[in-house]
Amino acid sequence: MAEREADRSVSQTVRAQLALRELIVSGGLRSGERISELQAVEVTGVSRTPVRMALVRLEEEGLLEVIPSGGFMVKAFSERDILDSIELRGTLEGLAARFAAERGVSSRDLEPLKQCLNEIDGLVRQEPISIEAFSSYVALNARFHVLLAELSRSPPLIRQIDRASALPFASPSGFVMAQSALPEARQILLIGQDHHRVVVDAIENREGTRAEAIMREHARLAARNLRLALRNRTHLDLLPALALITAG
Amino acid sequence: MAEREADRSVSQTVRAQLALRELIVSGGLRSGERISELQAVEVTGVSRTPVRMALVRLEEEGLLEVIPSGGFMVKAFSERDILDSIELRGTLEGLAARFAAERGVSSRDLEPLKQCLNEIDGLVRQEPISIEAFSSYVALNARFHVLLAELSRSPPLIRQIDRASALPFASPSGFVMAQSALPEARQILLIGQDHHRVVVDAIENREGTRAEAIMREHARLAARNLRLALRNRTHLDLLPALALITAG
DNA sequence: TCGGGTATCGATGTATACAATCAGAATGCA
DNA sequence: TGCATTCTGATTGTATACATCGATACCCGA
Repeated sequence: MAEREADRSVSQTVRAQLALRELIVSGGLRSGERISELQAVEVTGVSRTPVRMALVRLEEEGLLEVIPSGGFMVKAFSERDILDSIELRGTLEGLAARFAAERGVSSRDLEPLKQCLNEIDGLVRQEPISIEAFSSYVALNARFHVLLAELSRSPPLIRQIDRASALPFASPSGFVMAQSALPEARQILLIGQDHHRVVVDAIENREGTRAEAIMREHARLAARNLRLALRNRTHLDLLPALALITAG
Repeated sequence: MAEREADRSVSQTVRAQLALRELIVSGGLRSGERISELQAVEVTGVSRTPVRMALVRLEEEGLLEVIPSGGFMVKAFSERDILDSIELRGTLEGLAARFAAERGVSSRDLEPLKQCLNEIDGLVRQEPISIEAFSSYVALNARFHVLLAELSRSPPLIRQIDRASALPFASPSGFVMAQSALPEARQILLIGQDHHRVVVDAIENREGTRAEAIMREHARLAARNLRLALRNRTHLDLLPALALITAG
């Protein structure tokens, strides 16, 4: 009840959407659990109308599901669903990389990506990676992927990638769990960095096919890692584990 | 004002969504034109709340765009946007075909697809294709693509394909225009049928890579045809032309 | 005791009233 | 005459009241 009066600049609807997404993604609600409007009103502190708008948006976003009889529930994902989502994202990013390479980008356009790579390099150099460094990595990695998508200069594709990434990039609290499930995180991060570097190189040299291939490979690796992590902890709640994708 | 009391079974929100989508897609509103809530209320006959819900859904669907200062406008698409969307859809469908092939589908699962092919064959056999036959073709073709997506058995992918197809398959009135822009429609339809047949064959024989490749090729052909059609009629309104994709 | 029907309660879907904000026009001043 | 400012009108954003629908629990009869 503290930050109730904060930030009049954003609409109530947006605030409600952010609050509810945070709640869902952080695991505050279980998969399949019903979320009542009244509950949402209490959580967000805004009235039913904007809450309703937020719920509709979250449904379209893929985090919620409509209950035929009325209302919304947190969408439940199977392990297969998540693995497919990773491959899906990889396929879309592959297309983005191809577009970027074939349409020709100036080296000035690639600068932000390279800078991103350098920053990640600095983090990954540490021997046992700290939780904080891993956290930074997740953010930087997400930025790299966003920048790559934008390099395609294709609004429809960017939009679609954004959609496909909604879940993977959502969880800020889940990654700790994912990391703890994966002691050899650093090794994986290093391989991921290699992929990133290859993509940038391929785009710079206008090799569309190679750029596409490496992004798909990148995703396949992430899927493999997630599969391994899940095998170790069979009852791991899947939603937080999604964050692992970001380490792929 | 006649069908105001019809069909109590579907919610006002859904009815409003359908009515507004029809309005947009049929070209009743120009690209970039603002759509006021009051206007939407008059068109749909329901009150502002469900209209608002419908507008939010249509925005998430990609047909509308939020105006920063408030309200919605019909999203404007460039020619490039549309061509990219076609390739995007082809890429996703390629993945779906690969999944279907690699996960192994029974020949019973392929039955509906084959039946769909046969029905299309019947239509395409006519020498000059009538408007009615072309109309049926568009519907059948859409069904084929939906069936193919479902064959992947991957809800996230199906959802994404559905999204990517929202525009292409939307326009029932635009295809006439598209067809008139393309006298050699029959030839294109025949090639498309060939592609369809090859995909089904590849899936049946578990050739994932081949299945994927042909769907991408299928989309590339559609893009090429659209590009040609647009070159002939430079001032063609783009939204109706989207329907041409269905003929690809 | 068990099954069916009904009644009550709660939640959602819808409508509308109110408030805040934005755009545009008109007016005043330089 | 041109520009800035203010005022007004309309439109959106929000809140809340009302209606409707579904679920659950209870009661009655067999």
